[in-house]
Amino acid sequence: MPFQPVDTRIDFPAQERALLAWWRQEGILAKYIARNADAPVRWSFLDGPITANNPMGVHHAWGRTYKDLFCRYHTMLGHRQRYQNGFDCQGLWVEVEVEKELGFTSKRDIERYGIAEFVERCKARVLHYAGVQTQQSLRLGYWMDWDHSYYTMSDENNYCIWMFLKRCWERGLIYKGHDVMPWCPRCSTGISEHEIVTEGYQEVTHLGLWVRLPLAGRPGEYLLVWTTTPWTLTSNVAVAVHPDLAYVQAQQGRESYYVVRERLDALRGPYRIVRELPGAEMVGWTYTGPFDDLPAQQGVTHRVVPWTDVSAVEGTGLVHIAPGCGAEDFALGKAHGLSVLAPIDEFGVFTEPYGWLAGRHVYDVGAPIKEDLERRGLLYHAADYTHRYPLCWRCGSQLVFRLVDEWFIAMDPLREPMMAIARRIRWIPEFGLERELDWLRNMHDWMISKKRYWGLALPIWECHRCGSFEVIGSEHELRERAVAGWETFAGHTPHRPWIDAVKIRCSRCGEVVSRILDVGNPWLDAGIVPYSTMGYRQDRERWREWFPADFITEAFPGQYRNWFYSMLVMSTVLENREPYRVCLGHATVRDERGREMHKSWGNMIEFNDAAERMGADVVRWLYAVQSPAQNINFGYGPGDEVRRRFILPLWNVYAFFVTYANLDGWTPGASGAAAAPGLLDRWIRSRLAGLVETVRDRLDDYDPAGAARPIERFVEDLSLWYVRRGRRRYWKSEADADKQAAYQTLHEVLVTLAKLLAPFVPFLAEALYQNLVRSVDLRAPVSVHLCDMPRADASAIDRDLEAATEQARRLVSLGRAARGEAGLRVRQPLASATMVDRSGSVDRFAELVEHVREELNVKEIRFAGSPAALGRLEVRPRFDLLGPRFAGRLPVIVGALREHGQSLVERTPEGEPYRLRLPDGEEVVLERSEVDVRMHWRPGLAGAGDGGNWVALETALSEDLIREGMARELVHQVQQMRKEAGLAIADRITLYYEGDDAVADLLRAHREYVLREVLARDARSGIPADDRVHRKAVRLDGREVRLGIAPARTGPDGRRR
RNA sequence: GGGCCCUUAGCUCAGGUGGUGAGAGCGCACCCCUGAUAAGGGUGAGGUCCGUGGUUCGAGUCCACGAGGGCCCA
Repeated sequence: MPFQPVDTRIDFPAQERALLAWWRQEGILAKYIARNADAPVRWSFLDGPITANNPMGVHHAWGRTYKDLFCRYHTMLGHRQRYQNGFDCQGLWVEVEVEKELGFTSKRDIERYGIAEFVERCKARVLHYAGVQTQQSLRLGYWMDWDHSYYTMSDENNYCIWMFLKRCWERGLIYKGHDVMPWCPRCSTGISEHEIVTEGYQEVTHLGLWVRLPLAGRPGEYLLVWTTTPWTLTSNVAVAVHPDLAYVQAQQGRESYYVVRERLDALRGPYRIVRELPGAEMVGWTYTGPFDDLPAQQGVTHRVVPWTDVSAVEGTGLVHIAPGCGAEDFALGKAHGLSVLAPIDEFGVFTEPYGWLAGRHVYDVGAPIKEDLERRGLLYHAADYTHRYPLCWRCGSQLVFRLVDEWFIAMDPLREPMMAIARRIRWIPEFGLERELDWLRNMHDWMISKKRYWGLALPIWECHRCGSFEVIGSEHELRERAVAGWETFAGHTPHRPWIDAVKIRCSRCGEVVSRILDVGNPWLDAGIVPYSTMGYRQDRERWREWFPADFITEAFPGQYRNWFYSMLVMSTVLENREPYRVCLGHATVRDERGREMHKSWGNMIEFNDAAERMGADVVRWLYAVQSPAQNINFGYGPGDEVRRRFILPLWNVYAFFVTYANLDGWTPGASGAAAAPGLLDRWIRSRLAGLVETVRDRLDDYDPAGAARPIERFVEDLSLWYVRRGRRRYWKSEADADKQAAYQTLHEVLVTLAKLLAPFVPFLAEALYQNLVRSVDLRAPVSVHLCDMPRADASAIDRDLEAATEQARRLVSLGRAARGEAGLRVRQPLASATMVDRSGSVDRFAELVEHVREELNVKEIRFAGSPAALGRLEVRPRFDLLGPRFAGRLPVIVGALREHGQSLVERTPEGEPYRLRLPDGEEVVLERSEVDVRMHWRPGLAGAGDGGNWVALETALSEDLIREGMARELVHQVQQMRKEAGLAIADRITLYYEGDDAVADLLRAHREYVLREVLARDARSGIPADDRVHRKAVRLDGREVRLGIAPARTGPDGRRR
């Protein structure tokens, strides 16, 4: 047998595992990497680093499917590539996981443990998961040069960022600023907004205070403010009002209070409204703060400022502002030049300038502050208040907002150049450009520092004597500048704590200075890779060869302001050029019902489970056919659908080919009869050539779905028409030119398909290729992944034939509809079918007509130019539409339609409205939508129609036709029995029967046919009592017939005839 | 508050540059075929293409406004 037999009950994941082993054993991946090493044309893919912190998830497989798909495609096009995967290594996420491993709850735990040991642990974790992800990627069939992945923690990556930061510093873009951020006093660390949003707010009860603030120069008048964070009152510097809201002054006894009118209910007890005024009128008023006697508050002027975000929904409509204690407050303070008071240290303890509060913890001052305000007559009212409040997602502590020193890159000078560069990039989906530009228009200065341990050591040395700072641009520069600590650092990676030992001399004042202790924002790590991984610092020529990248692809949620962005920033500063030419973004992975995937919801799918249960090819195909702009509903249900709808039909066609090729001993290229391609062959070759063209065109345009969907359609056509219609060509015993053409064509189609599919479903493609090509041709490339991408044979394209075939199939389905309508099953032959083919194309191909005839099981096909001969056409007015239009004249129109409808339909060209002449000579124009055309089939016909195509079947059955129908039924039943008896396809049988004369009759009339179809050597009346006889009672045309089959001796050629 | 995206059958979604009758898969109902067979196919029911205006000979498609949903940024 030339080909390995193919199991139609294949276990695809098992096959994938076997192929993985085979690829490894044969070193195919290395051959693939080396394939184009010397090719003149290069294609530069740049991998966005995957965070090497946990096993990879199914959502990572989406991007990786794209990455692999395009790399493989360009490999098959013969382009030289780098095949470099990247791992993202540094950052808080890794720290958090390591802290969990070690059971730490705060930064103090880390410092106690030792930063060096902690950092080593982080490195080790990253290396571990890089290994896990590498194995998982291989399981996905993702082919990269895995021995040469880049790591963002590498010295080169870090020093490259130093170079970038120094360039920024030289341009005056680096500065130290402040930020107010959510802070966990217990962990002593900032928590990003993102972390809060994803993990947690909870209902918390706080002490709410209404505080009255005496207005300057307005005795007895107070601003009334409300807060649920009493500790922030210590740092109050302003009160905000909405300039457009209506406020009132309300008198209570000798005092009067200002509140927004809608919140008069904040007042306790009776009041009298003195006057009403817009908030704008209050702007600029000054007042005595709640804690003006604290040292920190000395010299601060408290005033009323406008703020359009003030709401009248809760509180008093007057908002207490402490820029050192809240993010919005800080922003507002910046806008109005307010003082910024920072009351607490990193542990949440009040600092020295806060007098009696100094040394107390922020969690413990609520009650004392209330009492103090009460004593000083500033407390108006107090009541508990329950609201949703952010908690630390690691330890559950309540977060506070805290002012911190941070380092920034000024973005204003870069905004315009970056926008110009963004416009030079092709964004897919196209809205990517708008999103990126929107972000660039609104971006703030980039905060690059983080007060942590495991990350880029920011190369900033700050002098505490003269206040200046310097940025070091490389390891060599640092070595030259080092005045102490070099020996401690030498031999280590440029990370904390080792780098912290190195001191330099302040070039302004000569002081020995240390590096700031902050680490860098991880997007610096990823943003530099177009430089660090392509040899920018070592070999500018090599770098120019690969830069800019031709292609990047990542999930877009977030990346417009993260990776896509950070690369733009860094490339704008370094070279003022686009770092990538095409950016393909894809959306988010949901579960199969469209819900977000969450571990806690139990709808998360682990990558390894997906690969083992549905198979990597199915995972990849699901992603490949998906529109990248749209969230994907991923799951085992959709996976099963892909298997059933696409993979299995393809596999079955392949199995069909192998089964019969083996029976015939057919091999490609072997001498035999000259092939005589028939209509089906020409048709499928035309379709194939078109497919190759489409796939190449779509992949050249970075449109995977646009390539994959036509492949699905092609496989459907191949299975449902080419093979279905051509089956008998393979069954027949003559090894003639037609059969030769059938094998040749199907083989070529499958081999071409395997190559086209190789970038999409590398396992399936390899399985097909190995058996269809390598098993018979050892000179062929050893793997499908070392083959060239097929080229379209333009000469094979025959649009007329494709259109006619499509039309023929439409007529077939009309005929089937007609059979269904008339209750005539396809097994019953009919005398004739008459069709009106709107396109007129089908009967130009006699062979096509023959296919239609066989599909419909009729003796004769006739074409008619008009449906008129098939029955009476009735044009029925749509009363619902014509009624409103013609009202009273409708009866006249209906009458005219009844009379002239038939001729009207016959003479009106397709697509044109009906022009109906009324008895009074007037002509009315009826839209086609305004009438329904119904056929009243001539007696003896059953038919169906559709937009100008009509198919009518002759329903009368002659004795001969009935007998023939029974013969086909008999064949069908015997085939069932063959299967039940477990016979092989080519096994011969003897057929036995018992029943009335009708059976004997039909066996007389159709003996040859029946015997041939069921591979029977003989048909005998009477069923012997023998164990080897498989027996069954069936009904033929209402008559009971008993059948038996028994194996006959195998024929000399062992094949079906 | 700003930007972007989405809204087509019960569900999930296709529908480049506007062009006859609006599609697929799943689900449902009925039926058929079958040595590719633990599959497959057909037919049918089911649509105000979110709404309102506009441009046009012609709009699911373009424009404006509005409604609902989502993402991002404030």
